[in-house]
Amino acid sequence: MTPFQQEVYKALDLIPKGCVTTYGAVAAYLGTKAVRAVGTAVGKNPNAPQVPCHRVVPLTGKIGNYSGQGGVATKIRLLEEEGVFLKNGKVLDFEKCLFTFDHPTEHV
DNA sequence: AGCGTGACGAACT
DNA sequence: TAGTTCGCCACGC
Repeated sequence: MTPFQQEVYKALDLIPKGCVTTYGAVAAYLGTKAVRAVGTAVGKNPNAPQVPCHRVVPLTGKIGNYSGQGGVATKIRLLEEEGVFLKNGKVLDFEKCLFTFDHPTEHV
């Protein structure tokens, strides 16, 4: 477990239920430009319900990937349970459910 | 210290 | 429009 991963998991924990975020948003939140690093950190181990990693999707609005049980299918299932439905492998109203870590003090 | 890999992203052809 | 390539940062070897 690396500090970087802890930051990532903590960020995912900020995602409100019924919403989704993107790897890029998490990367920006952590202050990094490498979404790869975020994706790597998330895909490393926290596939467990320990972290709402299923609320994280690529900027394309697609489901992306999931290392948990059932893979992407389970990821979709979890999102539907929260109210985030999928269509053709993509999120419905993706930008509306999108959570971009709207900091209360982003530029003060 | 360097190389390869990875739950992505953007640009190019 | 779809497929492919490079880049990006962190981690393991």
